[in-house]
Amino acid sequence: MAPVRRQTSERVLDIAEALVQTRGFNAFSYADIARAVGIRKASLHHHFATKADLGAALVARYRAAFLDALRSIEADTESAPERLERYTDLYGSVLRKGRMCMCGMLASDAATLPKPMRESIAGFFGENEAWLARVLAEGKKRGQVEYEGTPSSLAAFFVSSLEGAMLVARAGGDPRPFDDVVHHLLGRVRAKKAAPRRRRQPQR
Amino acid sequence: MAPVRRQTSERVLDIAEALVQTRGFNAFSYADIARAVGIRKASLHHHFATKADLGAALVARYRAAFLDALRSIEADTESAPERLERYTDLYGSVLRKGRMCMCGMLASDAATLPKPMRESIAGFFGENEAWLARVLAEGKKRGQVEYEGTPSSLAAFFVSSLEGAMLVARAGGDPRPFDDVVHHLLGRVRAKKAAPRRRRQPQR
DNA sequence: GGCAGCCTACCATCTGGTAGGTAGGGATTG
DNA sequence: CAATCCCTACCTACCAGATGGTAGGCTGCC
Repeated sequence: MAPVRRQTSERVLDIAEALVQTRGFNAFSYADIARAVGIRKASLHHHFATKADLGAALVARYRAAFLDALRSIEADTESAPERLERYTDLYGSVLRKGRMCMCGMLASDAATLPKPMRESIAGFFGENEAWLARVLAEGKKRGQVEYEGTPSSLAAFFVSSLEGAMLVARAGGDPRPFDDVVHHLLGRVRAKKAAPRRRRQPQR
Repeated sequence: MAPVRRQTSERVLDIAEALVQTRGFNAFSYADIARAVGIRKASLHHHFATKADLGAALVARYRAAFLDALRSIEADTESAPERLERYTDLYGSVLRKGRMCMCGMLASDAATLPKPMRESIAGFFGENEAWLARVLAEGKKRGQVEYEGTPSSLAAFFVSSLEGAMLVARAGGDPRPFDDVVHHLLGRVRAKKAAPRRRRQPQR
């Protein structure tokens, strides 16, 4: 039969990704995935020989998808504030699905993961910070945003705060605090001289 | 008679705490603890009947110790900026031990934990935010700190950013980015009119 | 004598992983 | 054209080791 339905290995990755994002790498098993996909455990090993292989594929795909999303943001708008807001939306939409950023989740499991995975996770954060740093530097040059300190340290600040906000918001079971953090973060770089975007957000 | 050696159950908690902070709740076993303490696995169940019980005791002790530390900070200084810096030091010293905040780590495992633990973890974050909010409100009243937005939303921002900074710093294996985040965070509330505080400013 | 604190021995269940086999489709070859 | 071959994708059956947890017994102190 022609491959009418999604490639099995893609479905495996989809399910594994959801499991990592909600439970963590050490809190799901091949049996869990097999059940969800509808094949036997042994067949999983045909697609991903070991759990480490599965993990590596998972991170690689996630990184690529994230980079795509970043490119798409840059293509859509040249406004730094808008780019930053779109960036925070990336995190927000994950949180609204009841999930944690996959690499944030894996970061907490890092000590138990094989080295290739750890390096790829660090790579994810590096890419994110590099992208943000570029957006921040460009935005400053154009007078779209204002801030003190280096673009790269502020970029790291963004990533850390967003990851932490997801973590804490999930622990409380309430996504609203996340939006507060986003608000503080974006307010931090808003150019004051520009149009009077007074936008005093309702403080709930 | 003074107990010559630490109570076994305290040693168990110490070791379990370190394991949670470095590996997560699902990545260590009773066997790991037993080996480290030097007793048999079955004896552990004498102190903590189930792993859930151990987890609950762990969080309870951690919360209490943290509250003690906060009280101690308030007793030591009345300066809001100093209090905030001392607060960030609490996190920094954990990170320098190669550990993650225990409740941050547990937050990522939350979906797999028994409800009492989850609630206690949320309680930890609530207490932290409440303390910070109080310090921030008081500090503003005294003109020691300046900021926009409500104290409680800024408090949540502090907690989120610090937790995230630990998470990301640990993933990269380098604690320096954490200090950057602390710097940004403290800079955000520094009163501009007040005397020039000579804090470290190297931007690495 | 009771009990805290420890022990040995054992349990069912789950873990990631392996061995070896079957079904079917597409290409290669006589 | 058909027979063969190979490969992908799946299967059943199994494995050793780890998991959290239990049953029941010993010892030494108040």
